[in-house]
Amino acid sequence: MATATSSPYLASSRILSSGSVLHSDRRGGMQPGSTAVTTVSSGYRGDPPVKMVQSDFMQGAMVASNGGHMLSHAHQWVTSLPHAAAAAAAAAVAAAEAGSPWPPGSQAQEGKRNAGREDLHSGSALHHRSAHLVPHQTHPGSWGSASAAHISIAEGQQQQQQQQHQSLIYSQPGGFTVNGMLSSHSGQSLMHSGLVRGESPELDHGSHHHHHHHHHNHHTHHHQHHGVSHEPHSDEDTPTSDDLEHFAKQFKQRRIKLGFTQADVGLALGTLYGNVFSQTTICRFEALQLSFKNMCKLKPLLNKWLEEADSTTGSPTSIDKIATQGRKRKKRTSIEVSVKGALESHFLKCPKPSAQEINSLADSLQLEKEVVRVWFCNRRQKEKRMTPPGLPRTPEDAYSQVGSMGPDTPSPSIDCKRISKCCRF
DNA sequence: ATGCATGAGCG
DNA sequence: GCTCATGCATA
Repeated sequence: MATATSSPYLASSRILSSGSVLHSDRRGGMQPGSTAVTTVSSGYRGDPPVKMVQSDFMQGAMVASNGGHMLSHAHQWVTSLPHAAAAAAAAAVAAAEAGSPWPPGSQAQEGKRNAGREDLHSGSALHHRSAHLVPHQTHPGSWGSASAAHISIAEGQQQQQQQQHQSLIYSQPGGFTVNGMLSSHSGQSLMHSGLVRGESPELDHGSHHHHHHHHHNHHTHHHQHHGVSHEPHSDEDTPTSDDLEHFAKQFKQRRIKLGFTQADVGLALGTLYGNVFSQTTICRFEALQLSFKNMCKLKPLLNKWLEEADSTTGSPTSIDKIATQGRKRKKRTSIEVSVKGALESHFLKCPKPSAQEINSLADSLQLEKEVVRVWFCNRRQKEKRMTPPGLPRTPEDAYSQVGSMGPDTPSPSIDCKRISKCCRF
């Protein structure tokens, strides 16, 4: 009510900040240990009220009860730079295939020895340039690579992949020099590539566990008939998951060797092809945490970048950063561990709670409904990435990122399909 | 490297 | 509403 829930953020240019700068950020007056962490919620979209605190669902009740006031401050999702204008406008992307999301059966884990930071040898210098390029094309459809065992699980009912046709239209702007990075036009160039940050040049690992148990299932359909209009040369076919995996690894290695950060690459891609990507995306690509389709889409771009970068070895490479557009986002809500645990539990019981369930849950946890909804959405996505369709979910299977995630093991899971109302407490 | 978030496009 | 692709903000 009231409140204009709709006025999200237009952003664009607002510098003013008048008013309110207020307190630092979250938790201003709560006692430590208290449970809440949610940050301010002003009203961005649908829930204006302040929500705060709470510990587990049910909460003890007394704990919270602040009434709601805490930090008030109005809205402020951090504004970023006002100017910037339009950077990358394109963004359209529409893919077209739609065939199969991840290959059924996938599990790229087989080859994932150590994911995360994989090994990168440190220091080795044998990278040959040009070793990439269309290895061979197999049909897309298998992240898991070729092994094919076929264990269908079936009930997964994954029919997702509906749309996502976002395209692969990476057309080239037709103007930039070829190297997005070394173009050094004149204006800006912050070179910071090189030593800015090392990803992890060290090698460590020595431990990796890979178990193989692949399951594979049916493959989906995906036909790529080209012949449409162009498809000029060869190249670009749909890679197999194995290819992708390999490519990703190599990509990372070379990228690091060349001294580029993931962010650098993302920007360079924008300069080169008009599609800018963030560090996050590059990171996910390297870690194979994207959908099969998405991986396929990005591979060619990264491949090109690699070629370029590789040929310009030794150059200063400077890329500039384009100012980020100013968009206000709701501040990231930090969900407390206990609350997270509660959400997890529910997720295991029912990955797709109905709206009503979400509501109750939100209420119990004292979180905004949106937050809960989004949490589930993200959780499902994550689950999907980690356990491709149909996998009987082997917890350990998911790649373990050395040292990074820990408390996560998705437990096996039971799925309660059927939304309707499953269990409630 | 990841968690939470936004948004497009399809029901 | 969901899924999917992406990314800002963070840990």
